[in-house]
Amino acid sequence: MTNDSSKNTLKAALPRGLRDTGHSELDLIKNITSKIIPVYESYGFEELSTPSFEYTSALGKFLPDSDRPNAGVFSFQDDDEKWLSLRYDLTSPLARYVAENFDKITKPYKRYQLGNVWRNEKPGPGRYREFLQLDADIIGSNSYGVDAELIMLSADSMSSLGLNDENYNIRVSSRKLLDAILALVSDSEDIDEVRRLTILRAIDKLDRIGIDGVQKLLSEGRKDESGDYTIGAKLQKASISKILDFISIGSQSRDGFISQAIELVGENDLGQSAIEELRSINNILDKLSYNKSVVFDSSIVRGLEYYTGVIFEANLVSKDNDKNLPVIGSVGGGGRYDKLISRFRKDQVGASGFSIGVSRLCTVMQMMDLEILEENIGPILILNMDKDYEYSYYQMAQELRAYGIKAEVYLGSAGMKAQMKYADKKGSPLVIIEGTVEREKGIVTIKNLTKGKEVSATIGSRDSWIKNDEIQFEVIRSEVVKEISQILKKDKT
RNA sequence: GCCGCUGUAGCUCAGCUGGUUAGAGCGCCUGAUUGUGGAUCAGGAGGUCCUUGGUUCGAAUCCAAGCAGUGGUACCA
Repeated sequence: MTNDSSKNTLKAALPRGLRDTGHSELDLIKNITSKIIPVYESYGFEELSTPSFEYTSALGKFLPDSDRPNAGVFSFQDDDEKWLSLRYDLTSPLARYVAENFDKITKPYKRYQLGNVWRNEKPGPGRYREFLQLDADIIGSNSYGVDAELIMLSADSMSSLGLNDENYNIRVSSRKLLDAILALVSDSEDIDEVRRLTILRAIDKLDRIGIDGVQKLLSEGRKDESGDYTIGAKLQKASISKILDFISIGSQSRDGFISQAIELVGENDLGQSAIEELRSINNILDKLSYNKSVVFDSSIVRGLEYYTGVIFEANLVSKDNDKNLPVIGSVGGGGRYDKLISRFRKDQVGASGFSIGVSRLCTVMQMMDLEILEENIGPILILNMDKDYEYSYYQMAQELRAYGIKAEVYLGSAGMKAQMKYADKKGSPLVIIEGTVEREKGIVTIKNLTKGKEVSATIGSRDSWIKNDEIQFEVIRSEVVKEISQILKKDKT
């Protein structure tokens, strides 16, 4: 019979691309957001929360059709047959919210939002179908100051995590500038929307496939390592070299970028206005001493469609990479999206925003092995030695907690050895022992597990651990809290 | 979505061209040490060999499909 019942057991499993998050990553997330959010608030951003799903039509132009009802988004039908979708970013719900409450909102509206988003795409390492984003957006202003502010905000956010110029950079470009270059190209040939996207995608891939690869994608096409062939934009030679000239400005000092871009853009109006914006932003950044951390970079493209002006990306870079190229990748990005709210309203509303991929940022910071985020210390464990005096253990725990020190009493009556193992696994720094021996003397024994671990490699016999009075010592019962808080303070430094 | 690779103990993996009771390291449990975690020593538990079907006297091994992970590519509002 036991065999039969095991057959009927449900297999415990999570769907593809989803995962559970354990306490150590949750601690890290808490740690990171508790540093970035105050930065947002210091700039005057207010928090907003919106539901996890909405009408599909409100989220974007992707209405599920019968062939592919879930392409990219998770969708389902309500009982009135209307399509609903889980949000795939925090920007579209914001656009809906602003449009719906337009007259109540004080503009420019500065909002931040922390929340999960869902994407129905192929998952990969560090790419999940559910992940946490932290967004800051400013709605209702066309001023370049908005973009400058968001760039500074993103730089300040990275700094708040203890990262410096060598660990991160913000790379800035302009969609308008890209369009100006394309406009110059289209003087000699027809650039329709399909071709435009092909060109933008090609530029976006510079990091991965290099300038040769981009060139191939701008001309006939490119065969990749897997044998797949991607059809190119089939541009004329002169057009290709114009675009390649722009790309090869590359990532560099903001002044250098501007002076080179001016030459390429010439008299083009769109280009002139793009340069004017970048110049104004540069001015502010200069005056406020944002130097090495913010660069202008002609290969930044960011997603597609939706952006209309300044665009930027935050990257963490590896220390041993002197070229300052991002080897680890983008942890956030943003830009101006002036047309998004016009889906809901006739008039155009200026908007610009910045989004941090929190889960991504966590993994990347862990990969970089930055000793910026302090490790979480476990609770102090009070051993459960004597049932008759259990209350005394709870008293000690209460005293410690009142001092803001994490403490727990061992639950149950396992042997001392098992209790010590429990303390070890929970990451307890200290253990408090109050058995009959101690109680009769009015003392407790404190064992320092952290110290013990340090010297464990060099110590042979068991007796010498216990006799080492740095590892284990006695304290008068009434001095426990004072003593422990001192040890914790000392161990921290 | 397309192409490739991988899937064996809790973890990392070994298992030659099909052939007896499927192995190692780490971890886990027990004891040496009934009031002491981490070192050392001795012992022990633990496996639908991803799933389903096929080929075969015989499959962890070969074949097919599915699932999951991974690399590349496409897409990413």
